Amino acid sequence: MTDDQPRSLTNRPRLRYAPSPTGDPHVGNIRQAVWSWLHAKRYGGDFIVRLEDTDQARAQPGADRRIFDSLRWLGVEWDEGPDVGGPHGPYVQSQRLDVYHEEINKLLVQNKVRRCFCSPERLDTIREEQRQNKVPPGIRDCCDVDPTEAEERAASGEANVVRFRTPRTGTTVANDLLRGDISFENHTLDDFVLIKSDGYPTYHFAHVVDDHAMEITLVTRGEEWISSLPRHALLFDAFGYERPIYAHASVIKAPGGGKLSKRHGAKSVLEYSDDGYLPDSLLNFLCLTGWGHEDQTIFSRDELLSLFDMANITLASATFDHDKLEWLNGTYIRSLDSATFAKALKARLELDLPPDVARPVDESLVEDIAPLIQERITLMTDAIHLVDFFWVTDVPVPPVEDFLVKKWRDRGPEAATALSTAATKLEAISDSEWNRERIETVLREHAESIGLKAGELLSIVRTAVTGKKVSPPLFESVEIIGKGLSVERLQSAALSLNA
RNA sequence: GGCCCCAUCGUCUAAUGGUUAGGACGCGAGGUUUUCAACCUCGAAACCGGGGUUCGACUCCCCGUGGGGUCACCA
Repeated sequence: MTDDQPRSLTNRPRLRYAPSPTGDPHVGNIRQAVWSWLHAKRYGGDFIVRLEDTDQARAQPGADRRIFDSLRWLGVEWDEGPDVGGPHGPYVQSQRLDVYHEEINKLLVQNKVRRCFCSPERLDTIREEQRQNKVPPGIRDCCDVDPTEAEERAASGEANVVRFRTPRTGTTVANDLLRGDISFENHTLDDFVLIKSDGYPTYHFAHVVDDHAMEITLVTRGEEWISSLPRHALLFDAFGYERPIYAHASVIKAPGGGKLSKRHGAKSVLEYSDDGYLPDSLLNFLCLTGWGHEDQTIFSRDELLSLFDMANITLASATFDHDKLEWLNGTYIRSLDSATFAKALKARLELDLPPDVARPVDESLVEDIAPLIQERITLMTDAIHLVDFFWVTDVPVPPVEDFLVKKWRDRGPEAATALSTAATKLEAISDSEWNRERIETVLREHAESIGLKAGELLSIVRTAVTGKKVSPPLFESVEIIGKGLSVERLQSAALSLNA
């Protein structure tokens, strides 16, 4: 019975995703959530979402909603969180202020922390002096007010922060699941702030209090947190709480180098959705960058759920390989069953088609078109450029220089004749015979009869009917458009080439 | 700059002392073909450098070098 055994890395671990509601989650950030969720689920544990909104200034209204939407779009579900509740709530830090104050008092009475009344100006002065004296920066002995007096001053309303009394000597060793022990000289650390002057906790304090309260067993976060690892270790120790296991993943780099950011084209999860990516392909890609399993590249959701192991995370920071993401998305689109793809295509086209096209879009028409383009698009947003001519009534005849290329250059009249004859021959097909095979036969025979290679004739027919040099398969397209419209377009193209 | 982390094809990665260093993206060539794709075949492409340890190092250790992170009353 695994449930009788204590929680561990691989037995019912509890992991959390603790985003700060300051905006839409970006890919590097959400990868952390995905990995935590995957690991928790693989080993029968819990995945918790907690909102870290302790910075009033940066909090953005509505951001929580966007965070939930991002996770749900990716198919990530949580067991406990702000919206679903749970036994360790509330899961929003701004609603846990009483908890932090209760906890900080424990340390206050033990004199493990101290109130600091220094003004920002005074702290700036200290830092300036440190800079000039080439002393390692950091607020340490800024002030040392007698505890009793400090409480009186605080009670009377004097602004203050609570700082940790960091040891001046010795070494703090903290373990990282992926990197082993990491040690830090205590004298390089500072008396970091635990409670800000507005009464809110800092990340450092809230992390320790909450992750202990919520029984988190494995903390995964970005590499940028390694430098504050010793502070967290020291804090857990000060409380006498057991430290969770930590796994710091490397940062995702931008193609040019440096941390991936908006400037480098990093997008939020929801933007990937808008831009035509499938959730499963993004999920697959996110796991592929910074993690690997043998020779495998494509991982279904279920495979990830059974294969993903936190311990196999790559240490070197990975570059965001956008080309590979696109390729991956293309393979996911191709692997969709036809009904699912048609449904996705319909939804996308209703977004992308010109406003004068009536909604909802004809479902059976989309179902006819879908198989023609499923293996031709990489992003769902590519579809519109390939299929708009099925809906747009007046397909423009391209300028001659685009229309008459290669063999047809400067041979407008010949092309016009070939097209109008094609129109006549297509028109002769009876309605009951109007199908792909018949259309192909007619056009091929027409090409042969006027001494053209099939491709030569088809290239101008394609342009005339679809308005494009590149289009979905021609015969099917002509069939779907219908006889009347096809003939009409051929004739109007012939007309314009004769002019 | 101090502290900390990291290092296999251009990119994502596999290989955990013994392999012709494997796969994928991208790239190149060919095939297929009504355009474009898709698909198939083939090809070029890597162990950062120097010392050790070892019978034997991509794998372990040290030193360089390079890249990254962090130095807030932000997370």
